[in-house]
Amino acid sequence: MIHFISNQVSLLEDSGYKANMQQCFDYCQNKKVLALDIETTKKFNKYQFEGLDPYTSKIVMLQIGDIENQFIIDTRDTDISLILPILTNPKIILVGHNIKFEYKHILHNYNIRINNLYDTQIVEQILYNGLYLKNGLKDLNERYLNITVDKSTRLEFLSIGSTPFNKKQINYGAEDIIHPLKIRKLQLKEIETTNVDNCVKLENQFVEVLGEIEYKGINFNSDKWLNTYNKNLDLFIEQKKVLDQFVFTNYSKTKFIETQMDLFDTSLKCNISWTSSKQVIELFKYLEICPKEISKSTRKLSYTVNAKVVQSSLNTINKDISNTIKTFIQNYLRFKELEQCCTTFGNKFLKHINPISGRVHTNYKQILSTGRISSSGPNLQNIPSDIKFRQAFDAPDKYKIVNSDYSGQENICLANSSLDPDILNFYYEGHTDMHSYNAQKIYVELKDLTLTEIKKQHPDKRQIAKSVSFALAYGGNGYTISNNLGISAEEGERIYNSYFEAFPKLKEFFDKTIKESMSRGYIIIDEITNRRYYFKDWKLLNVYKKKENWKKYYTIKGKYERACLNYIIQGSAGSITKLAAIYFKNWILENNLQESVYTTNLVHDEINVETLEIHSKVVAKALENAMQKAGKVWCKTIPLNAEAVISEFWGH
DNA sequence: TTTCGTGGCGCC
DNA sequence: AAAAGGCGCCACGAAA
Repeated sequence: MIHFISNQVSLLEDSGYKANMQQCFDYCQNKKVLALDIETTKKFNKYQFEGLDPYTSKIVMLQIGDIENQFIIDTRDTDISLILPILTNPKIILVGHNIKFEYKHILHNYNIRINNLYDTQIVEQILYNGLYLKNGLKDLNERYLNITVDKSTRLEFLSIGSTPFNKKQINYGAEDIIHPLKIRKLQLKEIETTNVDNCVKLENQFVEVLGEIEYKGINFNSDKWLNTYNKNLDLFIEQKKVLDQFVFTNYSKTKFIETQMDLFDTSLKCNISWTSSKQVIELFKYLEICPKEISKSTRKLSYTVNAKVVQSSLNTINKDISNTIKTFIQNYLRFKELEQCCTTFGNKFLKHINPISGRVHTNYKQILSTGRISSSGPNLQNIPSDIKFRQAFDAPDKYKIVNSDYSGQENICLANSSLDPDILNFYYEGHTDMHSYNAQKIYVELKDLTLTEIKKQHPDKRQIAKSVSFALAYGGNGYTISNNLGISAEEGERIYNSYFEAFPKLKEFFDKTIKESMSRGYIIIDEITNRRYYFKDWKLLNVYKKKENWKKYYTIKGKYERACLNYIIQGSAGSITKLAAIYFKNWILENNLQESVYTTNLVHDEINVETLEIHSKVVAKALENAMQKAGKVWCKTIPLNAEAVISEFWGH
């Protein structure tokens, strides 16, 4: 039954029952599970963010209730403070679809933090990870409840202003309470049968963490950022001139130069757009220097201007090319570097500064296929690690940045899950240089050297070991090694074999993981959360096998086998960081520091925090504790450590 | 004019 | 028979 709470009187008779906040409170206060939803509208009509961003939007409707009774509150004319204790009551589960949205808006408007959340969208992503099913509320309504809902009503709220709600809008509001609750009941059964209860708990708690980070945002110093940009831009423009000049001087009679036929100007101009890889390839072909690479999408060998490939071709194949061309290639590589500094990390980045908060608010995607998170609008997980960019994320007045990352997170995870004695031994002996250790295993001649000696005397072999262990952890083989390092297939194979001869239990663990996952049809990413990744085309594998379509069969099989290894490594690491962020958030709340300590960014194995300077030492300690405590849940043999650094800006 | 796929590259 | 994992954003250029 719908209960409409508003000062509007005309709609009361036919759209539900008149109710007031006291009745809403009385009904909701003793419930164990309630659903919560809000509708928002533009607040200012002049900012790009308006409608969804909490700072530039306002809540027009708040819906709360259960399957039997739904209270639809017109927040434009009704004070909801009476029910705020219900929203923060830790004994009441609040259900919503993408409830991070409600978290942010309610924090902004009522300065309270909803908790004990259950997000039907997040749970759906856990239950069907890898199957790429759509997970909007509309899609779940169809899948679980077999009903079609017209979601166009939602858009009406964005520009509703002060117009009274109509019957359709009120019904829509009520449905968004009823449906998630019904879906949850069905999801709970699936959670039980697939044994992912821990994963669901972790992710539902993590919703609050992301809501908090996204809402608070990160401090951003646009002066510092623009200073870097302007320097880069000057260099970029200069570099373009250098490239033009090269063509102009050496290839004036080619198609790369055209005559400019202005009224007053008949000069010659280089017509290559240097930012176009296609056009640069044309020039490279003409110069007979264009390297090739197997395209990731078409899997065919094609021309490329990929910096690494161009660089290595410069070093190896074309020993006979002239110095002029070599210099040109160096200049081109420098140009590309500067290009990205001026585009992706250039002045346009400032559009992400929120007009109200003055800070940068990213959006996280909470569950990727591995269990990691991603960041967008802007992506705060791929800011160049160079200090000249990261210094722009600095501490506000009276604040400090506390930055902590796990040391060797993925390696430690792998050590703990494989329990390979030689890897364990590395840690037991207190070593830290895994690459030198691996080099020793690969090259018999390094047997009697210490790790320090290897690092100093054989940096080349250490570098190879680094690239080898990286490749193998992601499912590469001898072929991969030979391909990457430009060495013979035999040598690649030899390195592959000696690596796994050195770590036989690791090989056993890899083989077992692949075998079990491939026979089940899904990966169990870790034993703590039991997070699953389903192979979407698993059944197709048998079809291709029967048809003897070996190309497709091995392509898919290989992809899945590599995922088996990579996902368990990335995924358990991802979950650890999530739990650490939850612990740290809880610490902030327990100490009532939410107004002076903010988590500002998560970058896979790293947690960034802004804190009032007076708290910085205790915050650094608490952050380390949270991260180490989370590490212990997964890493029971070799501990996973984190070290916090206090500084003026990100990256000290 | 907008949309979309691709190549390329930043991060872990 | 393929051949290192996970992301998001930029510019380009073809298609719509």
